[in-house]
Amino acid sequence: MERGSGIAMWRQIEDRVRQDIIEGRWKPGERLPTETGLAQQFSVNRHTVRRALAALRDGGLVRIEQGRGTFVQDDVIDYAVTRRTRFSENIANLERRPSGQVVRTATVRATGPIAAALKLRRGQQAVLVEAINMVDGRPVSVVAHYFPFMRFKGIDAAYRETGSITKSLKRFGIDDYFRKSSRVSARLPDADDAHLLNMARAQPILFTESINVDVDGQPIEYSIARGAGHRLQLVFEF
Amino acid sequence: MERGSGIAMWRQIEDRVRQDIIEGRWKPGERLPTETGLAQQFSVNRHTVRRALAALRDGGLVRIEQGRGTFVQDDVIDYAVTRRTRFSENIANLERRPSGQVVRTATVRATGPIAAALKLRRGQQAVLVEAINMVDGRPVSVVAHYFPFMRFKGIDAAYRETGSITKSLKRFGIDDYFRKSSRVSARLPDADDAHLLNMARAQPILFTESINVDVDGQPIEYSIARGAGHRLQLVFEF
DNA sequence: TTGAATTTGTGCGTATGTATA
DNA sequence: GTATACATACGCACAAATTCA
Repeated sequence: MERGSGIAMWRQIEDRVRQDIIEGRWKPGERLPTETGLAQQFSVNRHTVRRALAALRDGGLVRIEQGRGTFVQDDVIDYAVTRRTRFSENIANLERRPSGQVVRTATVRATGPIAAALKLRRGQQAVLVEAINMVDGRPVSVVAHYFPFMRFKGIDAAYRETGSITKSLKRFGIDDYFRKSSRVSARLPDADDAHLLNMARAQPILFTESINVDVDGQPIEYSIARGAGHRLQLVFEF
Repeated sequence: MERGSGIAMWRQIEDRVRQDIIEGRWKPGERLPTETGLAQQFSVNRHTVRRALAALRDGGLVRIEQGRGTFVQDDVIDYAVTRRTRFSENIANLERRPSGQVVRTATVRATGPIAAALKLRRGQQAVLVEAINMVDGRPVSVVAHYFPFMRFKGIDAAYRETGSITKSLKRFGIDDYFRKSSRVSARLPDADDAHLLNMARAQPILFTESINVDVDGQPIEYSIARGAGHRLQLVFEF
């Protein structure tokens, strides 16, 4: 810890705390000292500590909760994306417990990207099912699923019952389906998603748009997934 | 713009400026007013404006340059990732101009992930070629390519000459090769990568580890790519 | 249920450092 | 070298969320 070294104090503090976490002096889930405490320890202003912690949060190493404290983050999930991608199977294969929770359902008119993906004419209806996917009870992604209304009217109710896309589609005669494409980018979450995923707004998310098709190649589902970047790693096999 | 509305001033300013950008009142590449100017305009302290701008930078909408100003960011690139992924072809297909620039080359001993990906024993050597991929002369990704030394000794020189992985591999008898897998996550860049990509450290990057194999399925290249999140969107087709 | 204590979040004012033009 | 613009840092005050008596 050195002043006037050409390296900003907050960066030095960031590196120091990171090292402490990496080397296990603070373990996943543990609470760090308070900002005031760290400020005293490093002989700097609380704002300076806050910057260092914000950087660590951005790097996914810690999670900051207002009124509670700052906590060391826990480990990541390898999520396999193949032609046959099934959330529950995927997570179960990792020997973890998958679950889901509906955020909202609605019937909407298909606009630009939704209509294009589902091969609907603009204005035709689509069923929206937005749900949180959880692993061991903790949210890892928020997904908006869109289905063509004509073919899948009532699938929202089915999902509410089963909590599974695969099971819901079975009720509509889809015994198997395949992923056609996925578009992936890195973003920062909006306030709602950050809240649903229990993460900071400055922490990156994996933003994935996907199209699933039936055995005849007809599109049956278009989804927009926002996954907690630091808790999730997408694995594509060709 | 409302004080005591329950929404922090900096968030209101963030939303307002975002709207201005989205609706084209400020165009890509344009310089925004100075921080001091914006602070006066919104009747807040300069720090408050800075926080709003930092959030917009994180969201990829603006780029902040010390001593120069704050600029509206430009558009994104759809990067197709298939079993046959070739950077130059990919970019040329978008009617844009691809180019590359070597950052460094070296011969290294293969450790954990590199050895595993290339099926080398720990300690066997690998050739590292680190390069920046550019589109229309602007950096979009930094990629570290690793090749088995035994088979591709001198490929670093070939890359320096050709500026292309595909062309370099041809010189070693590889007329065709395929992508076996890609692992994608969202992160924040380290200082070096942020500098090479001309982006802010708090702006997310797409972090992609890939393995390429020859026609016999033998691994010939392992790469770690860091792509500027907001300028890049990976498209996977199955 | 209320209220106090604790902890993080927001905002202002000021000063100084560093990069660019 | 000078002016401008962003970066870092300090100190103070109060708001908001959480916890616990």
